[in-house]
Amino acid sequence: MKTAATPQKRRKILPKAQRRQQLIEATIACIARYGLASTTMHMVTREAGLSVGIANLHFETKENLFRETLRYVAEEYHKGQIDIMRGREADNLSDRLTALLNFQLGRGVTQRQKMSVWFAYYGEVGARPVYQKIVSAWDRAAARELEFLFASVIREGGYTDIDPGELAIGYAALIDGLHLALLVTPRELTKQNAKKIGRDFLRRAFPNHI
Amino acid sequence: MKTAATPQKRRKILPKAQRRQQLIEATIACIARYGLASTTMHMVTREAGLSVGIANLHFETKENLFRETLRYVAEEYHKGQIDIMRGREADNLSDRLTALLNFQLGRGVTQRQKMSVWFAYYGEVGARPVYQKIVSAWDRAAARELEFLFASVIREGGYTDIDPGELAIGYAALIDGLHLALLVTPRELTKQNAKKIGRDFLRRAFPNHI
DNA sequence: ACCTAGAATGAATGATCATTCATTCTCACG
DNA sequence: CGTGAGAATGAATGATCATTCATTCTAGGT
Repeated sequence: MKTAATPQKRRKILPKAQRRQQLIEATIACIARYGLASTTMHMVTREAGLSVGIANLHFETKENLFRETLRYVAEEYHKGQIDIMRGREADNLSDRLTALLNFQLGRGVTQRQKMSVWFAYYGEVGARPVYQKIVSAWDRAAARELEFLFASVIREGGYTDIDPGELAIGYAALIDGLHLALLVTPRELTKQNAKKIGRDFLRRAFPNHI
Repeated sequence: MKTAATPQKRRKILPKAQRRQQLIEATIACIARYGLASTTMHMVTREAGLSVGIANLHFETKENLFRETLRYVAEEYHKGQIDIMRGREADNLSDRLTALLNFQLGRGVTQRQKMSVWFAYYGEVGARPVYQKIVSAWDRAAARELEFLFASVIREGGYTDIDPGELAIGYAALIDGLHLALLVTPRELTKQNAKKIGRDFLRRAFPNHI
């Protein structure tokens, strides 16, 4: 006899790529909710509405799944940044700076979920060389692009005494720090305020542009 | 028959407080080396040169030990900062700013080990309310002190158009971000450079002081 | 020198979890 | 329609780990 309430979930077959994506998203949700340390394969597969074995089928090991999840999150964030900095949309440098700030502290990126995941991995970077490699590769790429953008701004504005590379590291650090503050002490800092702080940083460096 | 090489480690009895400290330090070392996720009680007690049961004797549970370790690290960092900002040593405001920066990016604090631990916990903050409480309590205390210091500098320098609270959040975020960069991409950033970047931030805000 | 409170030990226990794989089920293709 | 390639399942397995506690040992008090 079947229990009436059970809604008979029919087994669905989907292409590999789609399942992988689904599992990565479930992993993000679990890490945000339970932390990197206590996220289990059962949690991830339950979150995805699938069976335990599926994870092994598509990712071999937990380690692989976690690594691919980091790759996904890192790529999403840094690619978004880089696209804006290359400036297909805004030719105007001031607008490009503003767009970058809006992206970095805007809806998509600073969702608590994403931030949690981001810093969960940062926390393990000291212990796992693989994570370090993934993150630092993207970091370097974004840093180079930012330095290039700042160099253009410096040239256009005729600013003296500013090293674009150093300013880029400083700005990137500020944004990371603001993300951290939004995560750890959300009561003390709104996204609006974080944006204003980022904008003030840029204004002090590039007063003619912001 | 005894193996000749075994050096007969004699059991030593010490006061509770001392053993607790010893275990906390071993925990720091293990978290830095292996990460928060994969640090086990066996690792910690072996690192301390003691038996497994000792951890239960002094801390009841692993959770307790980890919580106390976070308390210790957070206190060490924030108390150091606050002491400098209150300025028992330097009455001069410029010197106090410089001393603060030197402390924040100096030997003690930015040792890889300590940074690793710091961010390992940050990574779990999203999932563990207890960690969030510990960290955010200290963060708030330090933020208030920094705001007060900046307000004094603003008054003394006659700077206009600067909100000390916002600048304090920005500066704290910058320092956190620099720590992160030192941890994740040490190749791209020396401590010297990080200090210069912090100093430039202060100089742009307080040109008459730095 | 002896005694004992309680500090320290570590083998044993039970819980949790990643991973496996025999079996079931789907659907694209003939 | 049938069929088989391979996608999906989940009970079973074995490994790892936190925690327990009966026992051993130490050192300060007498």
